[in-house]
Amino acid sequence: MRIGELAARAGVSVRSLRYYEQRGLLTSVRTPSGQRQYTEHDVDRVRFIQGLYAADLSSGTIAELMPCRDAPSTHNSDATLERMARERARITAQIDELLRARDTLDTMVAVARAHRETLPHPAPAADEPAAAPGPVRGGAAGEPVGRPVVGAGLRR
Amino acid sequence: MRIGELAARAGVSVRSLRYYEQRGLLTSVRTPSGQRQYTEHDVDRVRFIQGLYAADLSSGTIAELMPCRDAPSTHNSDATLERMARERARITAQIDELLRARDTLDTMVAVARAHRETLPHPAPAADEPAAAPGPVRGGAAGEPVGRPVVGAGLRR
DNA sequence: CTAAAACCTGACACCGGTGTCAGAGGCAAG
DNA sequence: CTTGCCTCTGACACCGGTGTCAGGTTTTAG
Repeated sequence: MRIGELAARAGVSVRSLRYYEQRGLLTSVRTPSGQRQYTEHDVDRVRFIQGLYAADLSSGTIAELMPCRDAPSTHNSDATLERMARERARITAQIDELLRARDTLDTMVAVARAHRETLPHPAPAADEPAAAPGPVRGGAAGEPVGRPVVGAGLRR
Repeated sequence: MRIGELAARAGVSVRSLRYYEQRGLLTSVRTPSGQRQYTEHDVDRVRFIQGLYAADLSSGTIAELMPCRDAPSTHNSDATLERMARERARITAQIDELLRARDTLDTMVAVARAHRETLPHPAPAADEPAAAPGPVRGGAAGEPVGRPVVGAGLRR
């Protein structure tokens, strides 16, 4: 398939695919006229790349890890294993930070809600039908925030 | 205290503090000569800001949330509450992506380890004293990766 | 008083992944 | 052949938080 189709299949932009190739994350066979030709296999590969990008791995790091994915038997140097371990630690630390930030937000929401109950009519906000002031209701948008206040921890 | 001390106390650079002020996240009282003057309170405030930065909230979003932290009783508009809910959802989604990426890394590590056992001497790597090939050894760096293979889930 | 250290403002650079534009060439359908 | 879409390369812009430098003022220690 050509680059446009791969982009659509993998859910990325054409620009990104060319960039991945330039960075050595992705290779392509060229037709005589110079157009890139991809296989089904490359769809998975691009998704794999995206998954690591989502975890903030740099293109360089991903490039180092790719051969280990493609041919585990020939590429698993100590350096690469150690890089994986380091990235893993970084990811875990980041998860912790995200959990803390989420708890912070939850606390702020809970406080704001409490104030709404205390002062029922500071700004009625012509928006939703005012959500029964009695029992605390679910979130206004997205996940049900509930009333986690502080100990939300590893929930979900 | 002056800006240098605040920076040291909060663990950020002086440059960042000036930037926060420029973005409206932080205010300062100025001495007659123009030097910024901070209070103990500001240490917590900067740490709060850092916590949200760590979760990839933009300075604009943080700026919108700050008054809600400082004076919950007067600032808790529907728009702000909704923004909090949206950020919360984003954070949760990001946590999921990190967890997936971490599992991916774990799987790769496990596969690489398996290959090491299968082929004990493919490339002795003149690096470390070859780490007893028998029982699987702990991680070379960082968290003990163990052998999670696939179902690592919410372990931490 | 003097010298060092800290502070001030303003400006420019960087990073990395992506968007976007320009100009040229390829390819399939009418 | 022509038309329209896709692709090619190369280049520049952007974003946001931070580093860093320059040139000048303030504070503090000796």
